[in-house]
Amino acid sequence: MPELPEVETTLRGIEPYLQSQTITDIIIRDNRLRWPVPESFKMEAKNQVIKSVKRRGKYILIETPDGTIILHLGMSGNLRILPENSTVKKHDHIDIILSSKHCLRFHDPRRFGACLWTKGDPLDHKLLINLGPEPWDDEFNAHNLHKQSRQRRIAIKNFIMDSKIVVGVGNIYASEALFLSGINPNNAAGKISLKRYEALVTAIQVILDQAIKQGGTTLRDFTNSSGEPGYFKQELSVYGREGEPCNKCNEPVRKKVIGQRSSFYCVKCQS
DNA sequence: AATCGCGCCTGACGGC
DNA sequence: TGCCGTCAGGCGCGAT
Repeated sequence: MPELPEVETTLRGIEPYLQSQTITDIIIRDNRLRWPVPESFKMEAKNQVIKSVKRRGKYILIETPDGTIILHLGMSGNLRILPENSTVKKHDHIDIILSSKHCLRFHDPRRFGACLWTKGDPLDHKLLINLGPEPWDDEFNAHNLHKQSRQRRIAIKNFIMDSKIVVGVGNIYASEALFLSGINPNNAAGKISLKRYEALVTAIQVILDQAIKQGGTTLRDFTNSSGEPGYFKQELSVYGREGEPCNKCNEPVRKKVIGQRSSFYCVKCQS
């Protein structure tokens, strides 16, 4: 399931193939993604030259002079670089054909992903304009988290998964970062001390950095742009390890649903 | 304003 | 073997 490290891994894989290429054609086999792929997309993006490829949160932005393609991988999406006319498999919904005769292929079994076209500054798009800071931005710091969380009773796990607070922290890395910083995921965000927020900010950055270095986490279906899995799964401390011993203290890892999402933690190491 | 919970969707898996 | 229920989960959105 693509979170920030998986999106970043994808971005790094596709960027060299996209830079300065002309989009010679677009094939939409199924427009039923999270939002219907807009009718205008094919005509507007065709013949555009790709200026840059960026990431904002979990969104991938392919910028051209006349507009930007906004991609989101949802739960099960991936992007691959393939020779054009490669064999089409089930759930290969969109091909963006490049002048190099490669194609960028969007594959997404669950269709929670998105492919949109926007003119003007993509950061002003409705989906992006309210996003919080990137995890490595100066603005993402303990002082701000502490200030933003006062009087809030929301569980800390849900708080750090809120994209208005910080982008890119999904279910897996939220559990991992809270373990690393020794914070119980159920704690009310508003009761957490400045000092603990300092540890949490660092933990989020460390976990995401490590996951990017490992090419992301593949639980089931994530692959990078070459079709290979990520290797961070073997470094997960708590996620998906219910009943297995905590690797710090041997206490069995617990699983609890918080905000309709499975959360994993150690009762001894996290308080 | 903050919080909660729904719904979108397919595939894997377990039980019978 | 096959059918069916459950779970997985990003995240916008409507309801409270």
